[in-house]
Amino acid sequence: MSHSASGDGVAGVAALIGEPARANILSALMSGRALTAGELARHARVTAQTTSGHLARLLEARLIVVERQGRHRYFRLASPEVARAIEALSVIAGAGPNRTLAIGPKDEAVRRARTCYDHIAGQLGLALADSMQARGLLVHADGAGAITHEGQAFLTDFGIDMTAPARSQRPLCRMCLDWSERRHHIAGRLGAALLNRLLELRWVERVPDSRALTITGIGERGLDTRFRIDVRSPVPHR
Amino acid sequence: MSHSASGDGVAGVAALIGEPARANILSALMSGRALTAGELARHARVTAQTTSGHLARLLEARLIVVERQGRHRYFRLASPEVARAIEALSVIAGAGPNRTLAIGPKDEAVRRARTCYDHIAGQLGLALADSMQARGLLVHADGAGAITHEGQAFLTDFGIDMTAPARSQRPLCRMCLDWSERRHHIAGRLGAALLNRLLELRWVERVPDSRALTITGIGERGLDTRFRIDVRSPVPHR
DNA sequence: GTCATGTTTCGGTCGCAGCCGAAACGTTCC
DNA sequence: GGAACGTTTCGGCTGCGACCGAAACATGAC
Repeated sequence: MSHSASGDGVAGVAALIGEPARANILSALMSGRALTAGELARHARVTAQTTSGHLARLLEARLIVVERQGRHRYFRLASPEVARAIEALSVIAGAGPNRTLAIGPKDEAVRRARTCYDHIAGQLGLALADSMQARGLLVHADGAGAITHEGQAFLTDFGIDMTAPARSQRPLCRMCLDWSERRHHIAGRLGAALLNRLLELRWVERVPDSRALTITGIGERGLDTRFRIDVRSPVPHR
Repeated sequence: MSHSASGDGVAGVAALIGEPARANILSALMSGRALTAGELARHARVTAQTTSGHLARLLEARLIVVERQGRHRYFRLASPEVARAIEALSVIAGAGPNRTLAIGPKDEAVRRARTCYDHIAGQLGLALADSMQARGLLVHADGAGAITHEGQAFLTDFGIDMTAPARSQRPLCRMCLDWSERRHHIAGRLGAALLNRLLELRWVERVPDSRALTITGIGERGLDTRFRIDVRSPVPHR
């Protein structure tokens, strides 16, 4: 008679995510981009009417937000917290019985580098975390991390200002467990800033209709000189 | 046609959690204790038969594990990852429209100190994190944390050995977002060790049928002398 | 204005899954 | 042995909600 606070609300949110069509919608939005209702309908593999209903429910529960633009409506995840919950669910789902071998060549690009809401995941994400750790820019002890003074300097030089006062409540540097690699990569405000900067420099580019990121030629060279990351080498599997 | 990896598995797990009865079961198990099917039936407010079915499905999905003991079957959450996902969902659920005022005096104990799977949450959890931060035992920068050398020494002296090689993959020190306070407390192996030690010392005690923890007289004094935490003072709200 | 496109509302069908009663099964205690 | 208790299986009921077709409602292009 006291479990109202915990169980009830959780069930509602989870039930919302627990519908295949809605889960597909949310997964598509995990790319971090804002997508239209029509695009989401295609991702979810249901008709536009059905999608419309789902979107209405997701909006009411504040899992997503919308922005009108002409005759389109662009949907985004409402907050990093929502992305976190979905990622946490992915971790459990991925840990299932025989999931490890069930990946085709199609997903290879996704495993190499992809967006995780607003930061970089996949092998590139891990490599960035490992590299910064090895050079003393980041204290990344066992799934938790903090930026060192050297790290602050490095980032400023790289074009990322992390010294600005936190106007948002969001953690500066959080580590996010990767569903494909089962290790942590950089999330939080730093993770978002890194992704932005890499896109800005055109070191990586988004792949349409996918969470995947491609590493450009400039990116390969840049990652090598600035981060000592050799993109072509076999992936570190620790 | 490439979203099999993300959306599908997530939907299954979320649907499992998204049933009120099952959510209640999982919430009850968030206390970290192992409970019998009968107890869980009472928590979930459904009959034993119904509960049995739910437990079977949760077992098959590996969200929980079971241990026989005589004519009882004791259920536990399968892993910290499961607890994480549930906590992440709680955060979203709690952020809903007018949830902030919907708490009665009954929940006050739960807000003061409670278990969050296997570590301490609530105001006491925050106080511990803040205290260790202030004394330089923990680098707890914005939602991510690592133990300092001074921290290692302090913990050893306090009866917690964190220097042992990590036999499990589990993070040493992770920060967990609190659904009632919206700030981070200490989780990971350190969080679990702290809860264990405090129970061992009888500084805190479990409340039957609840996630709540009570702070004993010894505990009050101990927390004051060792951690500089004044349990009686108005809670720090930052 | 007309037409095309993106999105929502309405109405009705259908299937899944949660629920319980009854009964069977297994274990412990006396 | 029998009785009590905890748990599971079976069968049948019931209701919620996901889905689509059709049509209405917007917005923008011409």
